[in-house]
Amino acid sequence: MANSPSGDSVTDRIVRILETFTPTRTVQTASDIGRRAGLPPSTAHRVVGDLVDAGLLDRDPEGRVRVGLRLWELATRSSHALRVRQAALPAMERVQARVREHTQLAILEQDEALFLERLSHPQAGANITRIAGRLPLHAASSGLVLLAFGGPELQERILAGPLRRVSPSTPTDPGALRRTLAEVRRLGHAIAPGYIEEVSTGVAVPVRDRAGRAIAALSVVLPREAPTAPAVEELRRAARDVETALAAPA
Amino acid sequence: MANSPSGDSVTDRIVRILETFTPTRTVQTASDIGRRAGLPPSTAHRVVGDLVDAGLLDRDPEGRVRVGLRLWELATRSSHALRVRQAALPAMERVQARVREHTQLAILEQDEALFLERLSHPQAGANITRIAGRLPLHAASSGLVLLAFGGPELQERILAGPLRRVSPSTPTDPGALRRTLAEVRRLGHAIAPGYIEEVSTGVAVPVRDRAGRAIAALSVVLPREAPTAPAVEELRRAARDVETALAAPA
DNA sequence: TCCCAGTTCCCGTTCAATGGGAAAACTGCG
DNA sequence: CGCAGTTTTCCCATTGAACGGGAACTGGGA
Repeated sequence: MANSPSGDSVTDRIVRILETFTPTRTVQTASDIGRRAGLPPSTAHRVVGDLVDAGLLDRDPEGRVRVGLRLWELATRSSHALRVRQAALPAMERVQARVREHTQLAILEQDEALFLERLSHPQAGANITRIAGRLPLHAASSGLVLLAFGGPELQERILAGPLRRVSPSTPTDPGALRRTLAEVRRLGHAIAPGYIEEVSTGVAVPVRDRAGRAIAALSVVLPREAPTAPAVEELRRAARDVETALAAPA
Repeated sequence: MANSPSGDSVTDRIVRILETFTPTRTVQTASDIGRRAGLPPSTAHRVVGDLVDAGLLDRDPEGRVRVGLRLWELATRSSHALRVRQAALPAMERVQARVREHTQLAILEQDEALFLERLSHPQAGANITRIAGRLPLHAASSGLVLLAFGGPELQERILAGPLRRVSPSTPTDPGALRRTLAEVRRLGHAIAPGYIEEVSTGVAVPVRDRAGRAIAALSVVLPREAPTAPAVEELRRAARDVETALAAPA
């Protein structure tokens, strides 16, 4: 727009500003935001002010800025994420109650696993997965099933790399990953020992559409050496329930 | 901006476009959006295209436009709504398991009750509350506790009206509402028979901060003539748990 | 008190955004 | 299949919302 050497659009700037908020940086000043979004101070203050006026950001009298509830509301009330999550929640609760571990729901978004829900279990171990957080497909059990039961173009794209290392157990060799995906397809589930945390094993099953493609992944996080078969069975049953719920008319 | 008789800002237009998506209108064409947002067809198509490019909207090859998952992700990952909901979910699950009814979590937003979570119960009755949906404060049990345990300026603002009627049972007389609020404060909970559905009673308790102000409301939806005391007790316990969880360092 | 960083506000400048309109594409109906 | 109406894409002259430097103000820390 006018008088800017950068040629950015307003829309792109808004997105850049929103991207400066993260799960661990939920409060910022306008100056912080401007620095992180690469905006001149005057512009940062002005645009943040506009977003506050529009309800997308929220600012308190001390100048602390947060993502606005109005944005959450608009983003959530009609979103596919809410629909999938609501379809899955009862089944996930049953899995969590029986397996007594963290239970997660992820979908494919921009070639990554995006987590829509995570039911914590108080006695279960730590896990870095967050709601509205992402992981590379190759680096987590959820991602493996989304990938293995995704389209061939997706698989080729991911296998073309780079396969970033998230932990010492992350598969980074395309050949090895290709074999892992074949095994996931054969078994109908993924086991990922130590992929995220050394002390844990991720177990995931796909939630599939009529064509057999994965539309979501259900997973639990077990202790590293725990038996996986009971969890797989619970997850399978849950995935069937979610598939049924998602196939029902709205 | 340039050449527009309307004088709208880009930000306001983006918000207007997002507002055209509702829980019952999750899919639209660009032309639909433009009509509803009051934009000329060319502009509608262009702005929707920009938002799709930015990930805020999502468009399929058939031109069906939805709210984008990227928007959901950015709005959710650092939002206060997620934080409150995550603090409350375990307690809500316990309420739901024991009371065996729909269980809800709401907060105050722009002088209305905004619902952050709603755990459905399969055998429970219908209820119109939606996640990321709103209700007037005076017209629901959740709203009553948010109002009764809110600030005096809030109460005066709401009591100044208009008190819109949502159902035949909605209190629309300021005097009566004032007395109801005093009763809610005295009791420490709200009972709202028939406020939303003739066949149901809403029961809500406040989740309070150190100063005693309501920061959220926990509620259940009971059959109209069901006893309320057991639910109140469960909700109270749950509210204490949520207060503890919210007071803990992140 | 001084210094520094953040914030607010002003204002000349300007280009991203605008929307009318034409053409192409699509859809639904007879 | 043809037709009418609608949607979508694309072009382009126009322009005012958006820009950001800079001055003044504010608040916090040493």
